[in-house]
Amino acid sequence: MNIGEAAKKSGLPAKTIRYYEETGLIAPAGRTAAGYRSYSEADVHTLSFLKRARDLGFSVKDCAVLLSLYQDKNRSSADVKAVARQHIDRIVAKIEELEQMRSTLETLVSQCHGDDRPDCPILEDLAH
Amino acid sequence: MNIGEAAKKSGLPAKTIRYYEETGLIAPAGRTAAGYRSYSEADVHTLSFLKRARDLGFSVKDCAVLLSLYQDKNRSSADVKAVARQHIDRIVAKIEELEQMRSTLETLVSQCHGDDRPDCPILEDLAH
DNA sequence: ATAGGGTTTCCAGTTACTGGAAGGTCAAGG
DNA sequence: CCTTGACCTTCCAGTAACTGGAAACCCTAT
Repeated sequence: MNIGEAAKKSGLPAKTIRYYEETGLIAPAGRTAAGYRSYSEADVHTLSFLKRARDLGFSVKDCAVLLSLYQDKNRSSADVKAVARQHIDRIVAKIEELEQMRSTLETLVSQCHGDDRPDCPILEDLAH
Repeated sequence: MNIGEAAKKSGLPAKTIRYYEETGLIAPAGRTAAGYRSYSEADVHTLSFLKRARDLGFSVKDCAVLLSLYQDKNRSSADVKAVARQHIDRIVAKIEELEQMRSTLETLVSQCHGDDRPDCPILEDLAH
């Protein structure tokens, strides 16, 4: 099948599939006589795997690792788990950072009357 | 004062200050005879404002808006509040997205025995 | 033959810096 | 006066992961 169909089936934009190929995340696709990329169901499966992993927030580098573990029948599940754990840790840290921002911002916003007068606790906070 | 001292006082790296100047977020600094950038206390105040706004997660574009509101004595606090509210909304959306990922990942990780055997619910999830 | 859609490559833009190289400047010490 | 080390300058490249768009080729149906 052509890249458009592979894109539809995997959920990844065609542009992204080409990008993944160019950067070496996936092997170069086969080509038709006319030079069109050609994908098998197995290829689509791999692309869907990547789509799912990306949706879970794994970096492309993590995806490469996960993909190679997936394809390695002698893998240790501990290796997979370690990648996931680290990823969770990063997510949790990010959430905490965002919660902190949100909390501060909510306080400031609640203190700002938000009318046509210029005095504003938000700006006052930023200024000190 | 030179850029190094302005950097120390504002908390922004010198590289970042130059970058802000180059991209027009701040006005070009004055120069000494030798071509060194020269900063006043007022400049440092502006830089600190930006540092604080960035630490609260505002985009550089938002910072430009906030800065111009800050410098506009005829501003309406409603305008400031609107920028902050939108920013909070984006943060909240991001937190929800991350919480969703975290939740899914925690479930998968808890199901993975994490030893030297290859079977792994994490990979199985990604594969479907 | 032509119209439309799909495909190709390549280049540029996004966000907000950060690292590093090559070279000029300044103040202190000898 | 000279050197040394810390600053400063500009400029170029790289980061993460795409996304948009241009110019041109291909395929199918009417």
